[in-house]
Amino acid sequence: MNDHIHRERGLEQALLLMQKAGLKRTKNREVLLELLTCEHGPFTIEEIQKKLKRDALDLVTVYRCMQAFEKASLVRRCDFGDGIARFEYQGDEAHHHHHVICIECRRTESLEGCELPKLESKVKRLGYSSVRHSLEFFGVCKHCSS
Amino acid sequence: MNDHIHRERGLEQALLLMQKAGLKRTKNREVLLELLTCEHGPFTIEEIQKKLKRDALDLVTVYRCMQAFEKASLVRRCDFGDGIARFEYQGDEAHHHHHVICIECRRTESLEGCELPKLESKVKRLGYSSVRHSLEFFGVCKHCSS
DNA sequence: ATATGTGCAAACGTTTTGCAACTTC
DNA sequence: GAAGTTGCAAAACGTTTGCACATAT
Repeated sequence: MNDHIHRERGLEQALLLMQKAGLKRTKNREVLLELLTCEHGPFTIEEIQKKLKRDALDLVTVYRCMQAFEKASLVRRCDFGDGIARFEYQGDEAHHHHHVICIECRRTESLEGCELPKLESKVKRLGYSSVRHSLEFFGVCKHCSS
Repeated sequence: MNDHIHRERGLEQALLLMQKAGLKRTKNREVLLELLTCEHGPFTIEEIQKKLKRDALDLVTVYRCMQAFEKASLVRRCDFGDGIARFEYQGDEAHHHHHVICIECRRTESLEGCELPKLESKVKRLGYSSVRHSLEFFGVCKHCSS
C-alpha cells in the first residue's frame, strides 16, 4: 500500500542522510532507523532495545548510535524531566514541535504549533548564538485522573 | 542597609513558610534557606554543598532538604537537560519565569515574561489537569562564542 | 514522647568508557 | 588497510535508600 511505500521512502532517505553525515551503513543502524522512521513516539534507549529484541542489539550500541544520530540531526533528544533520555526521528524538515507528558503514566502526545518567537529573539539579543529551546508540558492525563 | 534588611526579611519569611508546611526548623535548613534566599541562580546540589562548606552538610542531607522544600513549594526544580537537577528559591509569589542556558559553560540567565497561554489551554482541552510547563532556552553565550 | 531530621555506607539506574574483535568503505 | 563500529565488562555519574543516632516540637 501507499503507506508501506512511504515508510520505505522514509527509511531510504534516513539512510542517505546518515551516510551523508559520514556514518557507516551497518545492519544495526538499518534496524534502528527502520524502527525510528516507522514508529513515532519518543522512545527511551531501553524501549528501543526491547522493540528490537529479535536483533539483539547491545544497550551500549543503542546508546552510541543515538549519540551519532543526534549529532547528525537524524534524531532529536527529548528530556521529559525524569532523568531518562528519549529519542525521536527527525527527518530533513525539522518539524519543530513539543510534547505533553503525563506526570503519572509518562504517556506522551505531540503538540503542533508553537508561537514564542518573542522570547527567542530576546535570547538572541542577549548575545546567544545557536539558540534552541525546549518546551514541555506536564500534567495528569485523562486516563490517570479518573 | 536596606538590602541587608530585605534579605533578613526574605529568610524569615522562608522559615515561616517552611514551618507552615510542617517542616521542622533545624540549623541545616536555616543555612540552606539563607543561601537560597540571598543568591539567585539555580544551583546544583553539589554547588549548594560546596557553598556551605563551612557548615559541612552531607550531600544526602542537601538532597533530602531540597526534596522537602520542593514539596513545600519553597523551591523550584529546574531541568536544564544535562541530567543534573538545579534548585532555585521561589518565594510566595510564584514569579514564573524561564532561563537561558549556555550549552557550553552552563552559565544561566533569567528571562522575564512568557506568553504561551494558547498552548497551555490546548493542553487543558486535551484533558490534562494540573498542567505545568517547562521552557528552557539553550545557546552559546557571548563568553563562549568568542 | 513522638515524629522528624541527620550522617554514613551502600545501593540504585542511567549513561559512559576501555579495549579487543569485527565490519565497512 | 585505515577508519569506524560493535559487544562485553567495568566504571562513572547523579540520586535514592536503610539504618542507627540525634534533634525539634
